[in-house]
Amino acid sequence: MVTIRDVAKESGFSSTTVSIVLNDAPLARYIPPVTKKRIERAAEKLGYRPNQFARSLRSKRSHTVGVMVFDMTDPYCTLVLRGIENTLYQASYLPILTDVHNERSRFERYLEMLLDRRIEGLVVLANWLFLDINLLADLEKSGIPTVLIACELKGDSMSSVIVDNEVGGYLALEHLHSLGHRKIAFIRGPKTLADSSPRWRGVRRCAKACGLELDSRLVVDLPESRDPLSSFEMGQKLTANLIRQKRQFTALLAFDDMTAFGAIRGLAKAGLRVPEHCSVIGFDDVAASALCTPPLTTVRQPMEAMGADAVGIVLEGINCVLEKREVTAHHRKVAPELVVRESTRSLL
Amino acid sequence: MVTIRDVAKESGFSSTTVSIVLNDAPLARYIPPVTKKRIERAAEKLGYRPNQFARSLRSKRSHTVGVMVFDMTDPYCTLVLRGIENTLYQASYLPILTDVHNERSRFERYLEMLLDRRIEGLVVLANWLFLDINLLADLEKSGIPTVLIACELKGDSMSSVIVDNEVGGYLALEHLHSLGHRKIAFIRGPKTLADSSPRWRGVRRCAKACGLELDSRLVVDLPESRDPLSSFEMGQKLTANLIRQKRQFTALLAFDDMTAFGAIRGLAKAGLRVPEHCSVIGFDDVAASALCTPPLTTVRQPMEAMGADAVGIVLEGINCVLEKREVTAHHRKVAPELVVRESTRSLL
DNA sequence: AAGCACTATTCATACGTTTTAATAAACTGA
DNA sequence: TCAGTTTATTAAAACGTATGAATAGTGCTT
Repeated sequence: MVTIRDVAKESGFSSTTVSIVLNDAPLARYIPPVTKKRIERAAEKLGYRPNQFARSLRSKRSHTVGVMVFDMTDPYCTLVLRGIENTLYQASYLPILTDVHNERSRFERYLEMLLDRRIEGLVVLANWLFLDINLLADLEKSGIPTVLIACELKGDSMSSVIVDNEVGGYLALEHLHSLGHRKIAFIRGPKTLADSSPRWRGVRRCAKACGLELDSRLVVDLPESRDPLSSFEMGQKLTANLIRQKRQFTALLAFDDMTAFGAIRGLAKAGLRVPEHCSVIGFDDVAASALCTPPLTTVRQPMEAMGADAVGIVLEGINCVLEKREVTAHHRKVAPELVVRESTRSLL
Repeated sequence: MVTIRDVAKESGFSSTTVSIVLNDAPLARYIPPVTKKRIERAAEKLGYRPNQFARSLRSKRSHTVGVMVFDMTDPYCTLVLRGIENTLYQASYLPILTDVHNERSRFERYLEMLLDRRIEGLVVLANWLFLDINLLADLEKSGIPTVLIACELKGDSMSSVIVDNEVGGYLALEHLHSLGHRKIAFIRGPKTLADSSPRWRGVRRCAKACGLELDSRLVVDLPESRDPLSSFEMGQKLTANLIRQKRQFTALLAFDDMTAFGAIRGLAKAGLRVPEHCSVIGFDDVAASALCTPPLTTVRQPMEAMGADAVGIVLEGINCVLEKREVTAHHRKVAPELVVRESTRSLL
């Protein structure tokens, strides 16, 4: 391995000068172009690459950001990760990816490993369960700029980026109502999930605005679970139950796309076609939604933008830390967007 | 930050002894339990965590593996990444995730960054294009154990893990044939993709074995593209073309699941239902395949296992390097598995 | 009693950077 | 001409760890 000293020797200057030139440090303005050229040429010739370990040891910087996902297999992750990766890339940071598998022990272990690596920032994609406040205590005092995606934690130490669930819920019902649907079934999210209640609040708000009465016998809840696939299975099962009870409904509003996929399957098993016999609307707009047939009408979370946004906040936090300014938490709530495809149809 | 010297002071021993004890170095066997206890207690009390930068600088080890993906948004990635992550976790390695976006410049830049970080191994998920031999030259001479997933590169320097495409193609056609299908349309992969030809070879081998004649007018090719979504769109378009030409077929064998989704959409647009009017089989078994309705019959690549396998090879390579043994390349070809769901049906 | 092996511990150094403080030369203006 | 500033360069220290070589004590053998 060629070190800075080799470059020094080759160029005929001291390693100090080499360092100054190659990093374009403040002192570099006193160094004449000739010298710079010579040093740069020497470095080039030897193929010098600074040792990041030494550099980090000195500067206490890792140029690394931790990314913690609660379950990679959740299709929600993909685009968010893309947004994260892309924004980090622009800023020359590298992400360390960890997948917690929804296990507390794994969360703790990974958090420790990330802190040991001196990550400069952390993005947590907490789309699933058990975000325990005291687990984050270590983080708080570590002073590492942290952003939670899809999970709000009011307070001034941790930032968050979430979709406006209430608006989303409103949008979804509004769409069904505008198509003429009046008998609508609802599969709500698990009570323990933070997204569930605002989404439902939006639905109720819309119902009130439209003068629509919600039939509580057509409202069911997903159970708590730590497996993203379970919302598919539960969506199917709950839909089957709904049908078995012979309560009529012409449309179904699902908690998320996975649930909607399950619902569609449940309907199909009962011989009901989407959208001919029943309209179905989801939430999220995961990749599969556009791929299946009929493609799913849904409320899109701008996932890539959310990932990018989160990284933006983290990077700003890092700058604050570097300049010893106060790090202030941001709580961003982004607007969802109705995406009308073919799983919903007009009754009019 | 508390350093090893603080622990030394607190415990009353030298930092050398502390290091020896805390790392359980060879010399630790000469150190009496009492001393160990005292040192461990001191470390505990102070909350000592070794500085990884310093450690890495000394040991020249990063405990980090690079993961390079050609396009995160390809649903193929998800499970492979899960397999990679999980196996690395067991071995206490951390992955740095990079997404090349199918861009050469990005590949080069990321590769440089990874090498600068002194990754100890590299896993490349090369499910897409442009694997240029000379791009990998840097890698070759870097001596970093590298495994390619989904792309074979014969030679003794780089390992690979791929699915047995020929067997997969065979399996797919065999399934359709066994259901009584004789008029079968084929959407083959892009010629430039390494998977395409062996998969087709398997199909032909099966056709020969079954005495089935392939109608070349029912065989079309996906064009080359660097966007995973394009196989969906092309699948749809090519299927529409096939239908427009009024060539009868009762089943369609798609290059991969994305293509199959496109084909299903194309059929639906023409008023044809799957599997009632036409059976469709895919390849890969991405997550969406089990989620859509009807669920897709497909040939599964054991993606999670492949990711795990790849990491296994990398870890072995790392050990070889550490022990200065020769690193030998492994070329693993894993068996695919037919997954029968509901997009195919019997004509008998 | 000398020689040796084993036990217990430490000193000093190296890993490769970056930066502070210092040195020295060259220029400035009065 | 001298004090003061600007320009050009470097020696030395520090970041925190791990380790080879060294020190010294203990017990055993001959």
